[in-house]
Amino acid sequence: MEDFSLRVCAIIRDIPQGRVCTYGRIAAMAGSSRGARQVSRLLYSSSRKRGLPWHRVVNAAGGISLGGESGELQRALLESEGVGFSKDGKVILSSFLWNP
DNA sequence: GCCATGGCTAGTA
DNA sequence: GCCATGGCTAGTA
Repeated sequence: MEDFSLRVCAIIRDIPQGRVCTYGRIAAMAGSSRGARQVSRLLYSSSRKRGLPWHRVVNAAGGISLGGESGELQRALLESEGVGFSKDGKVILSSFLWNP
């Protein structure tokens, strides 16, 4: 696994309970400001085997990008940690975005 | 080639 | 809706 991916994994592990981060911000923190899509790809391929808190990553608008049951699970997990959603189904980033 | 993005814009109402 | 983006690898047909 490459340095960029290792940094992305470490950053995702650091997201505390009850907070979320975005694909783009994680990519920027890992040193690739336009690498948001790689973050999504890494989550897709490695979140299970690496035990990452994948549910704490949302898109730039605070929305859940997964479809179907996975998306519903993600929202349920976040709500169980106390993350608040607005009426349009997006995480209230002004309150719950992780700012390290 | 793949992708769980992001940002901008055309085309409607 | 469209498409530039970029690190990684066949994952979740």
